[in-house]
Amino acid sequence: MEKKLPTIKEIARRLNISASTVSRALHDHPSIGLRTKMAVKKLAAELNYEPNQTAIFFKQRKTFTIGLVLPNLREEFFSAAINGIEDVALDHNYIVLIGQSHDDLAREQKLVESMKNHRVDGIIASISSSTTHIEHFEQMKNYEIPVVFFDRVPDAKDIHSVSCNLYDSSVEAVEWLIKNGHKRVAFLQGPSTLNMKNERLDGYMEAHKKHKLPVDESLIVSTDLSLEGTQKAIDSLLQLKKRPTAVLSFNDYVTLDAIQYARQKKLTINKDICFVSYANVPVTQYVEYPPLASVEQFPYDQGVSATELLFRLIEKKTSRLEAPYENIVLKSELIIR
Amino acid sequence: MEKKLPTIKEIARRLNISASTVSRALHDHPSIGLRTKMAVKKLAAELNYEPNQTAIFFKQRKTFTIGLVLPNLREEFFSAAINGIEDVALDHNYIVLIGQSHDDLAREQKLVESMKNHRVDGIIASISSSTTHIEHFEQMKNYEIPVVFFDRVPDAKDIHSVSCNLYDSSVEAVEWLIKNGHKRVAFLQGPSTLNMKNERLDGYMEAHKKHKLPVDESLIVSTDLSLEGTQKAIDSLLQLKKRPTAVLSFNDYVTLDAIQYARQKKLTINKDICFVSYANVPVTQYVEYPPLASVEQFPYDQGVSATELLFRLIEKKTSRLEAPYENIVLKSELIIR
DNA sequence: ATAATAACGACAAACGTTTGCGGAAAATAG
DNA sequence: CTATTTTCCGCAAACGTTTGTCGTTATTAT
Repeated sequence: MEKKLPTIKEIARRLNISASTVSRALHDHPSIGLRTKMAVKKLAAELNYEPNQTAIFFKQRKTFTIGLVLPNLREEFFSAAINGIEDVALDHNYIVLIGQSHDDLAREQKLVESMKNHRVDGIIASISSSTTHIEHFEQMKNYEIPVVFFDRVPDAKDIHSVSCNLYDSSVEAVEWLIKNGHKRVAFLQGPSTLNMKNERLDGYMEAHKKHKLPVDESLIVSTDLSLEGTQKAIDSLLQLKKRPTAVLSFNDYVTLDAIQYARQKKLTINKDICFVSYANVPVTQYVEYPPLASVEQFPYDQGVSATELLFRLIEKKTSRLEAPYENIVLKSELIIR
Repeated sequence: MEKKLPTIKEIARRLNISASTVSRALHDHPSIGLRTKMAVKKLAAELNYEPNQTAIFFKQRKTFTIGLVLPNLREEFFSAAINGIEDVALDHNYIVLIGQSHDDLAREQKLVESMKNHRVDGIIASISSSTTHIEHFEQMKNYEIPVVFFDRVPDAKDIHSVSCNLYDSSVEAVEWLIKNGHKRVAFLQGPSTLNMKNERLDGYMEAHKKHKLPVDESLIVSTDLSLEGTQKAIDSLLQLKKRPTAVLSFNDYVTLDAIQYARQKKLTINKDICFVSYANVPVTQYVEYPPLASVEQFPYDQGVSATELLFRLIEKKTSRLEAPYENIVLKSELIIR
């Protein structure tokens, strides 16, 4: 249990050479002779020398750390995304700082601030549902910390992002419902902050247009993602004279709440009303009445893609190159049960 | 978009005072006059000065970072635990480095190594199911990095840990089954590495003893937590001449797989066979046949408790006090549906 | 043998901050 | 008006590493 960790200086002192020589020897610098190089490495091994990374971080202005800010880890979508992020990070010998905003803007700001203080080399973020502006992220430009948004991408220009094309699969989802005889398809959307670029709704509209079906505005409702919010939204649909026979719903979690509530209201799922959703999270395998179909958004791939983009940006930064804003769009896929 | 971030030196240069004065002024050191203190703070604010944390980390030998190593984030148990950990960490102005072992010892070792290199101030860990030794954690003593295990605690002395008392609730769970008329209760345990201190089994045994019921060894089976492993275990129970009417099962995830499999085998859940489990994860609310009862292990509280313990250890370390090994045991609670 | 070149390694500065110590000016006491 | 204390601030070292520059010695060419 040694108290003092060995340093380069210590090795230098013992070998009666200078610290710079030790440093270069350990890095196989060509201007160090074989003899001294061997001696240094031997002693370093004996002493169990390990470089003090904090000193290196400080000197190199790099921490080999990326920050990850996301709404929560509860949703399997995000925990799957982390897998992709962590795998790529580890390949680059990076490690991941994590922070959950819990859909609270103030907390998100605090997290970004904290990550900046820790001098992360880059940030990957999926914004909270209460994020009305992204100044706290834009600030990072002042510190040359690149930011890549994924999945929940703010509606702004001059950002890097990775997301899924939900438009095409939304069209596909609604068309599938129409083909299965549904004439009145409701649309349950998320909170307005997450709808700035509302691909889901656009796809929903497009499918109606394509099939020359009228869009009934009263069939379009929204939830703040809370249980109560979802129940209220479903309620308003059930109170309509002409009820919908199908619902395209923001995501699987919301849908599970919606289905549970519809059952409480004595509706028979998939007969009186059926649900199609987004995310395709694995837990739906175990539930009694899962959504009939769900749009797979490939969270792992999104995570991988976002992290690879981030590393390209970090690379560009160190080589002082201009990096154009990249907005990568992955495709999604309607999975029918 | 300033290229150079302002430093203490810069402030000192502009004010024609020394860097040490600036540093002390910013820290409200008593030996700095009010006039210069004001001047420094004013300029610091104007320049938008922010201390370079990496320099401070380096100097202070502290990074205000804790490392968290756990098997995965998919299980809601762990993601709930993180909430507790993150909340306490944020209160202390700490931030969390995360790493998933995916139940792989080599990856766990790599993560611990990486966190050591990043000079985390402490580590919280829940070991992987393939962790046969904890040398990589014990090594941390050489670096004076305290380690607190939680939930999945290795069977070793000289460690700090936070876990749940599963013994009492296991007794309670089996007694509850017995009172409900079950005479043959099977026990589905986890991989042997996680059973070193097998409170679940001990409780199972004790309940049988208490009620003078014989223990049938063939009713005790185990799974490696994989779907196949679980199915194999259930199979072996179903092939018995005298089948069990109830199963006490390692955790909810395993149980969901088990129930699904039993249904495939045309068993009627809660009639032919019923399940009692551990973890009480929220998703079970949505499933068709959830376990009849589940032992709540309060992951959030475990996370809070582990983190508080860790901070006490970090505190002790800086004040160079001896810290006795603490093994905190929280109570669990059998939740009956 | 002498001069030019190459090979090797030392010196010192730098990254930004904190902190022990000492010293000058100002304030107070006698 | 001198002696003592207090107030305020600068100096310099330190944390461990990397890196540009320069000087020495050994090697080669002439």
